[in-house]
Amino acid sequence: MWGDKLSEGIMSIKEQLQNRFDELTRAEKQLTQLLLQNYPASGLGSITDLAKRSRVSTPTVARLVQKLGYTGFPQFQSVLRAEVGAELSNPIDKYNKWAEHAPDEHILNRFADSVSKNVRQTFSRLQTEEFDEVCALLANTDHRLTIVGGRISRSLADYMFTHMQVIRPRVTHMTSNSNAWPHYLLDMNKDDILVIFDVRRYENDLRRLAEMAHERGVKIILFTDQWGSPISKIAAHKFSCHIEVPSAWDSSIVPMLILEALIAKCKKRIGIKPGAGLTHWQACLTVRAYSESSLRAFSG
Amino acid sequence: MWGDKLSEGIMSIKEQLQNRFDELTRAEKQLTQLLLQNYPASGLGSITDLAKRSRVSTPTVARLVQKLGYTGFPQFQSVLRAEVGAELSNPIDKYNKWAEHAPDEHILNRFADSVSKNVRQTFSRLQTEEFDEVCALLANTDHRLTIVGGRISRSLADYMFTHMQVIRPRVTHMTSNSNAWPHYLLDMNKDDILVIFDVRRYENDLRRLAEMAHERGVKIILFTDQWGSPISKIAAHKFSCHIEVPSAWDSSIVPMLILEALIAKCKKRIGIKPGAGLTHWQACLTVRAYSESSLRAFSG
DNA sequence: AAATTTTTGAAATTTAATTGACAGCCCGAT
DNA sequence: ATCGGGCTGTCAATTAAATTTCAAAAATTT
Repeated sequence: MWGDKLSEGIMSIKEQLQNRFDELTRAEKQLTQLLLQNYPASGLGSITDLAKRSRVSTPTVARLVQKLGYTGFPQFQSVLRAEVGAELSNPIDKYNKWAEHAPDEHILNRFADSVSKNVRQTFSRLQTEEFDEVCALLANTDHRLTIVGGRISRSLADYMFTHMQVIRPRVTHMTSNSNAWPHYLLDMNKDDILVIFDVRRYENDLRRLAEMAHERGVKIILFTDQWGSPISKIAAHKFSCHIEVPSAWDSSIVPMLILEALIAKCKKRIGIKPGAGLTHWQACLTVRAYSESSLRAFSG
Repeated sequence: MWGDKLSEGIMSIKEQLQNRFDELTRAEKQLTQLLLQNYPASGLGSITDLAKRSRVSTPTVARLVQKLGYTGFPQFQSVLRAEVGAELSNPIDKYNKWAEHAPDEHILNRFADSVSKNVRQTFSRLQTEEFDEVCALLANTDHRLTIVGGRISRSLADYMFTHMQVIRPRVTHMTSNSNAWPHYLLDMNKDDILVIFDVRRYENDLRRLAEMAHERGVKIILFTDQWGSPISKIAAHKFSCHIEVPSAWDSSIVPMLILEALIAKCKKRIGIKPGAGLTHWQACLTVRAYSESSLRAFSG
């Protein structure tokens, strides 16, 4: 638009904050976020209160508003009040959209809608007891833990592996190359846990893997879609996720959400367990330190 | 009636003023009229200012609000602010339990709440124009596309790779092992696109990679968190995702949501492009058919 | 019309908010 | 590893705001 600087005069404070967000410092961003979160009411109190709620110091608040071009907090506030007057007089219900500046039909809004719906539908049928049981299983380091996914869901398996590896020992990610699977299988028994990600289109290799593991007494935890992969029948525990989005394929958001919640709870369980010396993740961090910075040689 | 005092709690200040207008004194009526005239903005300034504008003294204002039952002007004002907040703020699923059978404090519900909040905050600041531009870039097969992630976000990079690979040619996933990066870099130029996933804690290797790529004129698309990785400065496009959840680390849900939407739109763009013979993904599917069923030999 | 009660605003007091100066801290660079 | 620059918070001084006090003015009653 013509005249970014000129139009600042007619730009709402909200827009100013959004546009200039990038050039703000950490504390200022923190503050800005709180301001935008419940705008404009959150900015109408005292500067002290605002600072306290956003966990920054009062001078930071004063400095921010000066950066925006106001002479001080009082002037900033009076502009805000003026906006309240203007805002309330034209009550558009723009708050039903996720992305305010986009039309309802924009794919971002449609996607967010679908995901929200998926989460609600999935969670309404989710048994928290089962969730807690699975959590207990995963946190029990007596069991070895193997993770495997399909073509698409491999990334989820990878994500789970990356996290579980840090919070507990004896975790394996079976690669998507099914040639190597028999090797792993031979070694599994009833003390093993196998986490499978299998959403449509269900893969035969995964089904066979599950069957064979089941015969060996391996406990199977399954992440699947609402229709249920054929593995459902033999899985010890199952999460059925709604995965439909306005797209040619399926969404991995809901499984990932459950996964993150699981990992979070597991970590909490294992974290408080009295350990001798280094916890597992501390050891991991130590190892990581050595593997950093290989680019330095190249760039220098 | 038993209602008067009790119902004052749920009555808006405006209603209170209107109902009790008759029992007020001259100066108080004068004040009240000014308040109602531009309600509630007119009540959000200082008591001095309010008094001055309605031509009464400050004690008169103080006395009026006490008459209404408030301990003083500040309390009165905070109630007024709360009204502004309620009026303007987003009513979407505020007190919406996600998992019906679980208590509010169950981690599943807390997680779903956080994620919902994250999505809303992220999307409210997301420029759809930028989203569309990025989409156009990704769908333009004249550019080569390279994807890279950090330790945790590697899975996201992998997810993106898996999908992009199907809908367009010339896609590469740079592994997390930064030793191999210089090799890729040497070959990049201004016709390249580099997608980087970098959330806290920002990794130095990634930053250096970005800087070096930038010097070569490579366009960088960055997925980062709300605070912004140092790469933000040199990125051609950036998605800032809110990633905080009740957990020791961060959520990948929002980046993945944006990612999925991007992929969906890209696919649509490329899908309708008139192609000669096989589209890219049809070719991919054909190749896959050969690689299936390696377990069959083992199980049979 | 005088006395009394009520209301009102000026001034003083108390309380809180705002700003400016300084020092520690974190981050990136050398 | 050390150094410098910018960011951030603590503290103190200043300023503004809110409340209380009190006396004058208005309204009401006798």
